[in-house]
Amino acid sequence: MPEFSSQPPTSVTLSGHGKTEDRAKIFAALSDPTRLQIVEMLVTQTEMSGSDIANQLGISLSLFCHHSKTLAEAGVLQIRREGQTKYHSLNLALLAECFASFKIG
Amino acid sequence: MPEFSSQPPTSVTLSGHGKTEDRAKIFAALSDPTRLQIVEMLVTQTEMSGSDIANQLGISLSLFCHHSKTLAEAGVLQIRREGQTKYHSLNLALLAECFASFKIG
DNA sequence: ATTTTAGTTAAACAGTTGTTTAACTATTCT
DNA sequence: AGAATAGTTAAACAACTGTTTAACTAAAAT
Repeated sequence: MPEFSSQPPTSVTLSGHGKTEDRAKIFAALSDPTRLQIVEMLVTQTEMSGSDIANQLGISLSLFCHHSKTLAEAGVLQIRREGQTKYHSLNLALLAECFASFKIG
Repeated sequence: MPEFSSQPPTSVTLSGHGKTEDRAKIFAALSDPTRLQIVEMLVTQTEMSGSDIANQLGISLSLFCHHSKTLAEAGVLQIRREGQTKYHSLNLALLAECFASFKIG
């Protein structure tokens, strides 16, 4: 099945329309063990560079970059640039909003 | 990459070890739009037969069965049998536990 | 100026996934 | 018994995914 949509997240919330597909995309971003490890690191370390994440995880920077794209496209990852270094942090508000749909109904 | 593990969930919680891979599997179960719709239906309708879910979603029973296997294997779906009918409900405790890892750290 | 460091990008490959179709079992209804 | 209902299973197929490797850009350090 063809995939059309892959715009980077301009608005960082999914409330309002709160589409099922957007939520599915967030869950898909969390569905890979390597990516979930990245996210779990950022829960405790709050902000990290790509190299630090790759080193601490024992993966190549190339592989991290690949995965970070998926996380960023889902809106899970926020990126701040400083010189040649990019600092990554979680969009906790989006995650909270995504998970909130399951509390009661 | 080969996949070895696919045991049905004997113990329904993931606390104790609470492995990243188990959580990744739960997120993978929620990562498909069709499966997420199934789950979202069960948030409000609490318990439904496979046929009812398939009908309400406009998918074949065969496709539902396929997806329900993925959800059940992740531990997300609980199944109760009554005659020829199978009633499906969510394992909300597991979902809550899975999402809890993101609150603070 | 040249060498690290930090990050991106693309090709290639095996493995997996979602969907359709069709054949099948077991239970319920008439 | 025969037909309908509820569910499972397997094959087939295209599309997608995760990983490795290698070539690349841009900023920082020497």
